[in-house]
Amino acid sequence: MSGAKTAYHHGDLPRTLKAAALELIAEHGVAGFTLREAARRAGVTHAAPYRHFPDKTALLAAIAEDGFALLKEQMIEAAEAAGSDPLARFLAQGPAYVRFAVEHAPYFRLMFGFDAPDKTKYESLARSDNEAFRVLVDTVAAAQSGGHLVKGDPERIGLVAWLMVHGIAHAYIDGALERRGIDSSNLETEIAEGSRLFLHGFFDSNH
Amino acid sequence: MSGAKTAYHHGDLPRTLKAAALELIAEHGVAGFTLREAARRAGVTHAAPYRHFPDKTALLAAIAEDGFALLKEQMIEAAEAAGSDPLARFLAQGPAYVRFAVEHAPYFRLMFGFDAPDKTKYESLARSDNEAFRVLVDTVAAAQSGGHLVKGDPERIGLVAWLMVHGIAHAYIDGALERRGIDSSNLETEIAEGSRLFLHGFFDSNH
DNA sequence: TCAATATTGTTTGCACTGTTTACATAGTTT
DNA sequence: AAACTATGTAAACAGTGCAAACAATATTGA
Repeated sequence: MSGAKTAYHHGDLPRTLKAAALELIAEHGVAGFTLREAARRAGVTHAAPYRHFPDKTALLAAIAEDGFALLKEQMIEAAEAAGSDPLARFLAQGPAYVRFAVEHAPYFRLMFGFDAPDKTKYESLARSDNEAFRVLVDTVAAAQSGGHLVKGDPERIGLVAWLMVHGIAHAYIDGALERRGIDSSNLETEIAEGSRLFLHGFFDSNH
Repeated sequence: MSGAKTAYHHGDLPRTLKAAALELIAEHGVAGFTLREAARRAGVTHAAPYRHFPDKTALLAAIAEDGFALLKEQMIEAAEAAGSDPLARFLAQGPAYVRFAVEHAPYFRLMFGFDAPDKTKYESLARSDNEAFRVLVDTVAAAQSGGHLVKGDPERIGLVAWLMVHGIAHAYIDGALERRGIDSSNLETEIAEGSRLFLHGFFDSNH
């Protein structure tokens, strides 16, 4: 493994291909992404990728897997940055999730899009998905122990919490929020306000 | 306009094409949908669709527009079926939304997928989107007048409510719920439980 | 050391796609 | 009936995912 690329061998084609694919997705969306163009950008013929990925979807699945690993990292970082209060740690993960979606939209599209690689067909992808979700569930459980959150199956509560921020992130990337006059510049404020409704509930009696 | 199809002219090709496209999307997803195959199913050459839609995306946009009209109908029906209590009417729309997503998944994918037609480029699509959303906002406003819901901009509250059910619907179609052990058969129960958390909030003090 | 072998890239070819162009047919209007 | 418009067909093009068969480079084991 020489590392340096020679005239013939590339060096680290898988990594280069994934990077090129991410660029293309950022530019043209998942649907507009093309294996041949990715190969072109990697400086290689259009058949070369097949030495490393069985087909186009497998490459996308590999990228999505990286995405989940990155998301997991960012969730952990967000919790740590929030200090030691369990509720604060939980609350910090909502904005962190949305921020991930916005800042790494190509990853997000690949991870959660309707035409994303089927997680039942790529088990290591499903595994890294679960690992990221586990971080949230653990945080929920910790906040429950602290007595700051409703009781109940932490997995279930985490799921519902995830659903809401996921909806926000999705609508945000989709442009649905901007179309409805939500300013993109004060994302933090929006999430905070949404979280308030979320935590206190929608009933009038609660406020 | 004879209505009956002759040897040459089809009769109502646009409608037939949209129906064929929906079938294909149900079978192979949006990414797997092909203009040529849709034309084939409609019994017409692959260039014929271009007499009615400028390109592939325009056909998809037209279908998505139908989808929003259908969603609007179902939201209205759900509210009416819930009787006259404003809160009950509001609560009924959550499950109605998720049910629409599940029962009309092809529409839903087209309406809200990442690679869905750009709503800023198809204004009549954006318009029918807004009309459906308006139904929800009006219901929120009515529930607020009844004093059963937190005060505040009904548009904002409706948006947050929409985000959550949207997250549920999305995760449901994506298979994320099934992967996490949520049984698909008791959808109603799941939504009800989610709504409870949603309405009462996540703080322990509320319950 | 150096031939055998496994990796990785290339070339060529295939069936398919979205889209355009020129043409043919059917309905409609005057 | 003639002119016109709407709607279909036929043929062609560049671009796609994928599959051989082939070529160049690395790695390995005697």
